[in-house]
Amino acid sequence: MELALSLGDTSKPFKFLDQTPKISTKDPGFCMGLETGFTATPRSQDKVVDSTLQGEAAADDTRASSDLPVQLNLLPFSPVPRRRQVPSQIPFPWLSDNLVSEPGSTDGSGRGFDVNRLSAEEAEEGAALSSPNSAMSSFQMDFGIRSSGGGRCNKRDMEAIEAERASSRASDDEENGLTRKKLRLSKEQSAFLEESFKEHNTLNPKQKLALAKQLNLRPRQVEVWFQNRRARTKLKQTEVDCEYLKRCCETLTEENRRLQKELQELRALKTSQPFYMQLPATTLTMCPSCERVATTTASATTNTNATGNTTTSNNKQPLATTAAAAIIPLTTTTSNTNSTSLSLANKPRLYPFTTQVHMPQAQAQTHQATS
DNA sequence: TTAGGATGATGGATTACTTCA
DNA sequence: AGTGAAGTAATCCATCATCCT
Repeated sequence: MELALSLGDTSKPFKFLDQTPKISTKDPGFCMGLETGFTATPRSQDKVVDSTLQGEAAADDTRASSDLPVQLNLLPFSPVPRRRQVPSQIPFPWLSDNLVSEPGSTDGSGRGFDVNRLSAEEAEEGAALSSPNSAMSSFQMDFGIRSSGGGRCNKRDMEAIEAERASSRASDDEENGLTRKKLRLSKEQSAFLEESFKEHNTLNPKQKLALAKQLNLRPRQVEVWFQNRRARTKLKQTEVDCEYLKRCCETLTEENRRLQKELQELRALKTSQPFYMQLPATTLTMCPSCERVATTTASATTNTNATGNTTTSNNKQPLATTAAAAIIPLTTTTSNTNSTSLSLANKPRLYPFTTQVHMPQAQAQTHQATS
């Protein structure tokens, strides 16, 4: 049987796939023997074995060997990046490795195994149902029933499959008494996945397959890893955003408090100095070009120079400044003391510059005295 | 021994697309 | 040819389960 597997034709191939040597799993720490004729020599290629998964992996191994006669139809991969992935058209790099390019192994049994690869249930590439305990039934169903159908499964078939899988899964659980074993990715695998996540936080099927092959993982595992990674990245970003908004809220609250206090002072000032009421009406307006608030009176126009001092056409007057970083509503007039529209407490708007409120000299002096 | 965080895995919901009547 | 229903696959999301410190 001749297999052609092209994994490099991704829309945006991973650069590091070429740069990074294939994850070597010859680390003896990961290799274990099996009871039935296992040759402790690691295979020439990669076989990651998580020692915690020995039992399950052994089951997978026998499973794979018993499933060898299954004929796979390795057709060219669909160029469609998503949807309509017919299971029988998907290449299975781990199977091709196991079944073809395994010069050291004469048969399917008694060899080193990869818990992540030999479970062929994931061969349908993302079709879920990846419970470790259901691998065998899934394999049989996927390649027996589905491929023999040669087309779409009708609803009744699918229901039958699901029922079969469910019962098989349950019976597996009962027979084996196994709880779900959890794979822990090695540091190398995690780092590799992280690298790829930096490049693409989503994967197209080819990239997924390439990564899976590179890492000796099932495509489904790569897919799940990316899903979890996306979810947890999003969660972290949400936390950061939340923290930022909280700080903004605190800042605004503080600003609001300060402006309220300042407003009270101004009001107190007005009531304690009734003569002020006789001054010409002073209107706070905003210069549209420099966005500064300035006062205008009937008699004089005030300007603010670079040093913050106010000049008028008549004389130089001290400037009463507020440290407020808020824009005072443009329609506010200080002469309208009773119905002032200084409603800064409601929605202060923060701006990156300091607004300067121009006051008449007398009021400015009083303000300086009080502050 | 236990608690809690990290993380792999699962199942349901949603969405986009294809096929078919 | 146009259209709606049904099927399929990818993804998101919430949650669970296991492992490890």
